[in-house]
Amino acid sequence: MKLSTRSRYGTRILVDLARHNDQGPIQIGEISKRQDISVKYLEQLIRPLKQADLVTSVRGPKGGHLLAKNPADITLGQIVRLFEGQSDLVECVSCPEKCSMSDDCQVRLAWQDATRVLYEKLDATTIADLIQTENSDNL
Amino acid sequence: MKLSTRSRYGTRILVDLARHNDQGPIQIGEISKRQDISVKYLEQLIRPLKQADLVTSVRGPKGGHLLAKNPADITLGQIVRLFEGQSDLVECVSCPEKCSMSDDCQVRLAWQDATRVLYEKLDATTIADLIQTENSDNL
DNA sequence: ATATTCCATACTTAAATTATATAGAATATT
DNA sequence: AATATTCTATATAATTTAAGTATGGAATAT
Repeated sequence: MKLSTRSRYGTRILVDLARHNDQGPIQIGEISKRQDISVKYLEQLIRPLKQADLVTSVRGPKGGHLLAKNPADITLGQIVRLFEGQSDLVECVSCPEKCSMSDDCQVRLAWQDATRVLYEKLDATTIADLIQTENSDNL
Repeated sequence: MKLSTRSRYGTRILVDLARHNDQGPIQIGEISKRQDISVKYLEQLIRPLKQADLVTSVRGPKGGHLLAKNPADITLGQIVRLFEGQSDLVECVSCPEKCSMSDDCQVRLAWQDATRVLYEKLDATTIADLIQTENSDNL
């Protein structure tokens, strides 16, 4: 039960953008260097972030990427839901028809509760929380 | 971020044993039929349950498996920790040396918190909770 | 016009999960 | 003692998913 690296990298991208929020468009190349993620993989990860309206971009020379929202308005829950295809811990939670025993299954309800609790926590944590006490001077 | 089927099946095995707790040793073949899990896979899943002292077994004809504890003393947290190799949502939580940026990383602490909250919930749910309201007659 | 940058899709590789197969050890019953 | 039954252990195959790379394209500031 591991978080995908997409969710982790996605979060790091947003934290990186938040830290440099006042410096105009940030180029993927810069993020790549700072976060040690390949340019091509970054491009792939930024796309969903744009589609979810968490990031905007400017094309052409001097272009780059910017946060589309206040860091305090972006939660880990949003990010994780975006990158984990099906966000429930167990498939039968949202797709009971996938399991022949779902109808009267207490176990299923337990997984559902656990999923809920987890996302409540993630929803309560914002990007702003993550940049607050961190020293912003490592690049 | 899906729970492995091992954890799910492991839980179902224990629920099945708990339901038939008063019927002497339960054979793997019976569990297989009721839970629709192959005998061979079941054998593989029961081993760790035995090693963790959640299940005991009796060999030979008329042998089978029994819960080693009261259903109220077996939590989902125990089961999930047993079957998910590394139980943290993100590797760097327990192995900071795996990430060059761990030292001063707020994000890591956020994943740690989320992991904690999730397992607190799982630890608060027992097998007894799962068999209570479920009708026990769907053999 | 062109260099720079973001955009989109297809493909490859690697790893983990899931499941099966084979062989062996213990024991109740006869 | 023989044997059928059941659990035990390891190896291996198949499948799926995740992770990452490569190629080519579109937009735009200079």
